[in-house]
Amino acid sequence: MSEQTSKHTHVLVIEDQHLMRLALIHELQAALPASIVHGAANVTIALDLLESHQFDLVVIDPGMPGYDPKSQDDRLDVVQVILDLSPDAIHFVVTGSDTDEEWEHCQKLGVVGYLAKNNIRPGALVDVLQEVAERGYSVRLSNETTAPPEFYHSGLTPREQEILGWMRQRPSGISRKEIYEQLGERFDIDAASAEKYYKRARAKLLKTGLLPKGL
Amino acid sequence: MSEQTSKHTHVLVIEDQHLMRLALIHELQAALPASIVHGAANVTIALDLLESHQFDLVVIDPGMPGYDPKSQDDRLDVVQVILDLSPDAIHFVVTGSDTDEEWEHCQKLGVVGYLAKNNIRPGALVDVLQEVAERGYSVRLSNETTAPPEFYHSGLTPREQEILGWMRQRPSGISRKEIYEQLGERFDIDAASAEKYYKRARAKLLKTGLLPKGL
DNA sequence: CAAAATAGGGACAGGGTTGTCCCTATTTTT
DNA sequence: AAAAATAGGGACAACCCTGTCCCTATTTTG
Repeated sequence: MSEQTSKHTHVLVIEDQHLMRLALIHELQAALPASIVHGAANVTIALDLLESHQFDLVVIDPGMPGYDPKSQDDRLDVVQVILDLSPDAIHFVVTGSDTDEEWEHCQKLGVVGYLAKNNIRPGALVDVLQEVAERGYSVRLSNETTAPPEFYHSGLTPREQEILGWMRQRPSGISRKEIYEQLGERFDIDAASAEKYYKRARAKLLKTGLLPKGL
Repeated sequence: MSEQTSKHTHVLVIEDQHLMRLALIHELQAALPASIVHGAANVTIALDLLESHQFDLVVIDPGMPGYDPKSQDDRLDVVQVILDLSPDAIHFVVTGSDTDEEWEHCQKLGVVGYLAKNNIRPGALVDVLQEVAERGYSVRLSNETTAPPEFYHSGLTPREQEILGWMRQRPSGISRKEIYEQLGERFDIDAASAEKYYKRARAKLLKTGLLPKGL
């Protein structure tokens, strides 16, 4: 009962896929700077945590083992149980197989965020949280995006990787310089620094022998 | 055709869930130190990449949009098409809804790794790769593990987070000192350093007001 | 009680990443 | 031909994380 530290947001992520759970936790920590995030790999653990802690935000993947993932009733049961145990928190549902109907059902139960796993990109949770704050809910149904191919080289630093990713999406007709400026704004650094990172990344790729066409 | 750099392992990850794809890419880069990893968010991109590049390892999630994830035929079709385009690579299938039958079908097609998403933990791919190298295949079907609850605080460094995670699983009857020694071996650092990290993590948690019980 | 374990610190070097600033050729655009 | 963009570098400080070593109280265990 003494688990309330006003400074921090207390978050619980219930998701059985380990890598996905860690990724969600990571995203949430980035979106909520002063946060304490708990992870639960199954419903049993989740229930334990819900009984001993007070949470501000609970993220649920209803497709957990022990419940038939194809059974609509089972899925909603999980959500219902968790909502009952954390009436003061706001709740997001994250799922690999989203449907419009399920969102409507969840909404009736009190869920304010419904997110298809293939529509959660890095950084997207900031927008979702803001949308919830402004409109009261946020829905992101499955969406086949035309994302460009990605390229990761073990020798690049995260910054280089990131800058390179953006540069590779440069539309024709836009100069690199303009991209540098956009990146500068976006990451709050000098355009010259962005340029530097891009050049260093390029140099590394050249040295190892391969660079994606059109860089 | 000139895409062969003998030093690097060329990997392709085909997965529509962005966070999962990134996580898999991250895992693969950690497991294969000198690697170049490409990511494809849908089959179209994957086919493009397969035509223009030569890969050593291809990781496929057959549950992609555009194909009915519940249709066994559709799922296997995706796998089949990709195998045809990369006959020299080894292939892993990663899925959120694994079945024994599907593994058998995949195996007949030439797949050597079949992994349920909820059975891939951080670092697990090293073992999978080794098992494939030794036995020719590796299967990890869905498995409800009794993982302990996780705890993440934004103020902790990765090392502190990691050490704390291990310490929290300390069985009763084992002294902290013994854990420090185990951690020292596992991470190839001094037991004293592990102790230091734990203590610092503990101090940080105390300062912010909360620490999980039993730490 | 004596010994071991634990809590709670400080100092310090090394390494990598980040970010800024500056430089010169070469190529492309206007 | 002049101007802008681009390639390809170097130097440098600031910062954080890592890892090692050392220190003193307090608590727990044998």
